[in-house]
Amino acid sequence: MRKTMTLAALAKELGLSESAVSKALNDYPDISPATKKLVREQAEALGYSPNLLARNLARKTTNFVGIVIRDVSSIYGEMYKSLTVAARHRGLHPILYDTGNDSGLEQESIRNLLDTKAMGIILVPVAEDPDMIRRKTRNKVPVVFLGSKVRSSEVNYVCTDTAAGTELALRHLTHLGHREIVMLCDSKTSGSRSRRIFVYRQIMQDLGQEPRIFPIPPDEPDLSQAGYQLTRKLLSSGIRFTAIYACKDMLAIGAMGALTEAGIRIPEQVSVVGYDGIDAAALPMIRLTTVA
Amino acid sequence: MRKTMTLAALAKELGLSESAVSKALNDYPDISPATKKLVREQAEALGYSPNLLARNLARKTTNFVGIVIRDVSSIYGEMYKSLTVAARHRGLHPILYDTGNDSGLEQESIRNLLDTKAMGIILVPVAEDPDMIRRKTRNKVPVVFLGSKVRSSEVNYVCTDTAAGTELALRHLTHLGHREIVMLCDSKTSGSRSRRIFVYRQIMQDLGQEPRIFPIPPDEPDLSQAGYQLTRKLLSSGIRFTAIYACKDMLAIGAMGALTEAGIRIPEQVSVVGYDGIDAAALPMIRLTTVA
DNA sequence: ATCCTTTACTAAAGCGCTTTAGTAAAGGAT
DNA sequence: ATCCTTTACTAAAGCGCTTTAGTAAAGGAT
Repeated sequence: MRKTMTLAALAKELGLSESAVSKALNDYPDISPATKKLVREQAEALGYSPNLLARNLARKTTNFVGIVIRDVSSIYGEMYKSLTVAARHRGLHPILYDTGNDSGLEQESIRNLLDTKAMGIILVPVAEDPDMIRRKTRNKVPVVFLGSKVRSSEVNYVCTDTAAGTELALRHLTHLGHREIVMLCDSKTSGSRSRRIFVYRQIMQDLGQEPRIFPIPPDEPDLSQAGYQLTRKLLSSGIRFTAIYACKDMLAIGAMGALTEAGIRIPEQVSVVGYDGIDAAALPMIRLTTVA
Repeated sequence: MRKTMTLAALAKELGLSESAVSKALNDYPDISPATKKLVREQAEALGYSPNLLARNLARKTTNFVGIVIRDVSSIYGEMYKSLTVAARHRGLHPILYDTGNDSGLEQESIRNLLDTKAMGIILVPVAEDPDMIRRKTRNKVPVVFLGSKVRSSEVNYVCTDTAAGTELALRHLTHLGHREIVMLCDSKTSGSRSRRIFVYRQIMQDLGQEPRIFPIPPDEPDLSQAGYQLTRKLLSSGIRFTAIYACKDMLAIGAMGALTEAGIRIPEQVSVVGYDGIDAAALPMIRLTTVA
């Protein structure tokens, strides 16, 4: 392992003071252009690059922004990619944490971001408990919740308008002439879930139809598997339906699998609409209609 | 924003020296158990947690390990998840970089890892150019290449045995009785690609069959789309085949899409085997046979 | 009673930067 | 010729920790 170059070594090499070199590299106005040029060339030549631990400690700020999500292989993994692009444009440096739906890991991730002096945190929480998070961060750093509406007024969040999205999905189906629409949704109650259910019930009522809501079993972590099982049960239950609205694309993909396996053609015999707009929904084998 | 607690403030609070507090928190043997207990309780109570920038600077090591991949929504995103688990078990702290297949970003990521004093880098390179990477890192940090065999002897790498994997996939097909097998592969030449082709040719020769190799168009970034288009062309070309070996699952999924669309049943009429074992391959709608 | 250990601390230096205050030399104004 | 600015630096302190060397007090050995 080679020794790394430091500011002090570079300064010595140049016969300048450390402060002059530091200022030159940071483009301070009280350094002559000639000196700046010299310093930069020498830095480049010797492969000097500032130690960010020291720089950030001295400056008392960093450009780190934490992105804490539950699973990189989900819609949030795709959002992470867009976020990094946006962050970079603002000179910020995103640090990703995948909590794998483990709230212990989530805690640890937040703690770590605080300790590395991140300037902000974007969080897709495992459990929707903004107060716990606030207690953890102790207001030392701004936090933005992603993906779910947060009740607490003290907290910022960004989420999709699930009511509007659900309406979009269902209207699409009714315009196609569907009336017997079943809904596949999450098991755990949340604001988003109840808004979806509300809209669904409303529309079913307008159609004069019985609402049919199927929540996934709470112990099934694999969403596509859950959608698959749920749809199989649905098929054997004898309930009549011509369309499925799934609250998540992965649920819809599972449903499609079960339907196809049962010899039911999509969309000729049964229509399926998902929600999220994940990459997998667009796959040639799938081509799911979804709300992105 | 609240002021953060420092070691100095905690020491003052306790009436101890900073060094004593530091040692207590780091479990040095020359601090009495009673003092350690006191310090820890007070730290907990005041919400003290060491500034990692300062700690790492003082210790001259970190526990960071960089993981630089090309796309989180790929097999490497899934590997990242396993890697984080393994890293955490060893007290290491993984930092992910998604380069989005941009070699400029790759450079920047490596530079950044060096500047934050990462202890090691695991890299899925955009371009297979180990020497450039070595020049960049200047031997200051160990690098392990992931996913491809690296020719340079100075470099460590971890990859799958593509020859064995290809043989596995093809033997599976021949055991099922297939003889007219086509191969879908990457466009850019690489060691892995030529090893696959070598094995495929060998086996085709043993079968007394003409090898049929279809590389994807080099300008198509979406693999599943590439597989889809390739298979459509294949179908309209009139070439007879009963099985497809795709070098990547995404390619295979695209192929399945084209076959299904053409009314060809899988696996009754045509078999498809992929390679990678990505999550999407196991989806209910897909259920692709693959080499994981 | 004296000397040597051991115990449990503290003091001080250092990690590699940044930033504020200070300053010699040069340049302008009168 | 003198005084005031401006220019282009340097010195020194500080960011929040860790670690090495030093030390007073207590405990043991003889």
